[in-house]
Amino acid sequence: MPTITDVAREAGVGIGTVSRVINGSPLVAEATRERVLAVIRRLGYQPSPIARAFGRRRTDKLEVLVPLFAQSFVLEILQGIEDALADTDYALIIRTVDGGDDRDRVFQDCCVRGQADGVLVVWMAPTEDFVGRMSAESFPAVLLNSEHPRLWSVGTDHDAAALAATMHCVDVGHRDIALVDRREDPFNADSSGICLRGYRQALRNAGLSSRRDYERLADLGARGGAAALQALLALRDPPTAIVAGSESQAIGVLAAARALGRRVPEDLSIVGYNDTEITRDLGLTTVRVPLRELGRRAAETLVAVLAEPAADPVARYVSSELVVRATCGPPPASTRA
Amino acid sequence: MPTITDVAREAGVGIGTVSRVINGSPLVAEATRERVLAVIRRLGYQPSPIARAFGRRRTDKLEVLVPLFAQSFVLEILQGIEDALADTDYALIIRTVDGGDDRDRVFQDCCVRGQADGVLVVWMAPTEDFVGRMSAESFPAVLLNSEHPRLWSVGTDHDAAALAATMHCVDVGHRDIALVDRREDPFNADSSGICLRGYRQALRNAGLSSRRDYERLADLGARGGAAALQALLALRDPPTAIVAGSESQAIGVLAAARALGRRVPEDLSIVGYNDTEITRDLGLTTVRVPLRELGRRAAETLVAVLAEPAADPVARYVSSELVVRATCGPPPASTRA
DNA sequence: TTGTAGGCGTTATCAG
DNA sequence: CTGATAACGCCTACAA
Repeated sequence: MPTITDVAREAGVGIGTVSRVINGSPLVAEATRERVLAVIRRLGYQPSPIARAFGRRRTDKLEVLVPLFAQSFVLEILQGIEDALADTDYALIIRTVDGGDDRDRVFQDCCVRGQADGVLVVWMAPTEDFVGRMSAESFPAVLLNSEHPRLWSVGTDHDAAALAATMHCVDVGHRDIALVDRREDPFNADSSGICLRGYRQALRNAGLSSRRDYERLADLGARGGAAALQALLALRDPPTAIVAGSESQAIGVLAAARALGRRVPEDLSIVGYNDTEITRDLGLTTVRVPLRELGRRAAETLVAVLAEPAADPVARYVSSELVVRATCGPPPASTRA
Repeated sequence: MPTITDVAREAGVGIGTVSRVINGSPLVAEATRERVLAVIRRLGYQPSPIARAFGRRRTDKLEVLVPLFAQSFVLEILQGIEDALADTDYALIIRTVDGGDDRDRVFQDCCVRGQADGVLVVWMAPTEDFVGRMSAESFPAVLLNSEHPRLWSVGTDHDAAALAATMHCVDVGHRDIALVDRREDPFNADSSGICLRGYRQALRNAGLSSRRDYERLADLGARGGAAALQALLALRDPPTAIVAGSESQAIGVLAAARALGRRVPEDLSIVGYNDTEITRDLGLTTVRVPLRELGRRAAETLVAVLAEPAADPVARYVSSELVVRATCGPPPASTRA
């Protein structure tokens, strides 16, 4: 492996000049630059990223913390992140988080001594300790789909999305609308649901009263959705429409409904949250959270903070849209007002 | 940020000693070690990973190249990789590949000048150029689910899996079995299918003749599967069972079958390839490729190569198993032998 | 416009 | 066992 010294010697210049050429400095005579570039090509020289990181005290790497429960979202978010990073030369160091203990460990270990220049936390509430460290060192950190007053964040407006989903049910005629919600912080069993506020607001807007037994907080995954639906249908006056707080739960609700002999949407309407290839193929009416856009915006934000570390953290939102497909229709005649 | 020098000064020792303590060298007196450790704790000292990488010419990082088309597999494979790496202190640098051009770019840019200590290529055929570079520098590289004579690899035995899937159809009574296959190299339209050999072998074993019009090479994704099924059902003598070469294609086949009014498995049987939460929820009879295990084995292999760079590359295989669920049953009576 | 020297934080190699 | 000291490859003054 040739080093900068080899290039300098070969080109008959000092290493400073080679360095300037590499880094596109204007302070090099055109003739010199070309001579150096020729040598670089001839020797197949490539600057060592590590030496470079060492010298200028930055790594051109960003850490990304992703929880594995967000399986179906992650890749699309990553695509967005890479979109935003395409013109930069940041690379990604990924740390996956595989459950509660792992989470603490990862939040503790990450971003140590200039491993990376910034960090992006995907879909997880950060630990307080982490927030402390980041803001103490004023280390650039952006949260994606979670929020903290001392850190930058890019999120979806869950309230607006849940409101839209619920209002859609109202609009097609439902009055008995239940919620199968996802926890805000999947690692914290005490956290409340993500859609609850928007759901309740929609009911209020429609002049409907909300019922506690229609508000289910279920585990992520199809299992959670299926179980919640069973409980709901076992009620004396079961709902005619379900708003799900996640894609996987919606899939579970849908599968369970069919397994129980309910036709969708004739007997039961379902609105999901989040849209993927699967939900599309299933014809699910759902809230489309623009995951790729979310990733892109978050990465852009991080890059901006990296470039201009001054300002105070800001929380930004990208808005979702309702994708109307085939799983939400008018309620059965017998239950209509 | 305290450096090793601060610690040395504070502890009244030389930096060499501190270095030895950090790296667990036995060549330190117990008393000295404890004094140094105390100072390290007091100062909250953490060695700089970059300086360290620079000094010892290794980074403790592994590059992982993942194609985005493998969306549903990736996270599970990553879990396996992290399983294997849990006791080591390797971190992962992820590079996602978003299509053909991107692929060449990534294979070209990756593993430059000791960015990482090794590389893991997930589910992609490497470029020849890449193979050349890796073996020229004898840089540790492991392919996961692809193969090359000059590199280490861990794969699934597609032949055996496809054979098992097809034999299962035979076993329950089918004679007209079609294949909706996935390309071997998704970036190369000319590559052949992944299941073709096993499929044909199974037919041979069963004394059935194979028909070209039953062998469809379809694009990945539900769309591809659906289109292929339509073509197959349009044949004069359509098959009674479908072996799909991927999970997403199987889902598409299933959805299309139902959309066309075929009951599954009464009218049409389907065996998928690969198993996820979704296929489980859909009750799909499928080949279970142990993705997590695959990731684990690949990472273990890489770590082993890293530790012992001597040996010649070897191709290893992990075997799949058939998960019998609800989409493959006996053929309709009219078609039975 | 260019070359030179110093520094970045470790590890590794020596004498002691 | 321990402490100096020389790399490691690049960047960034600073001087020319």
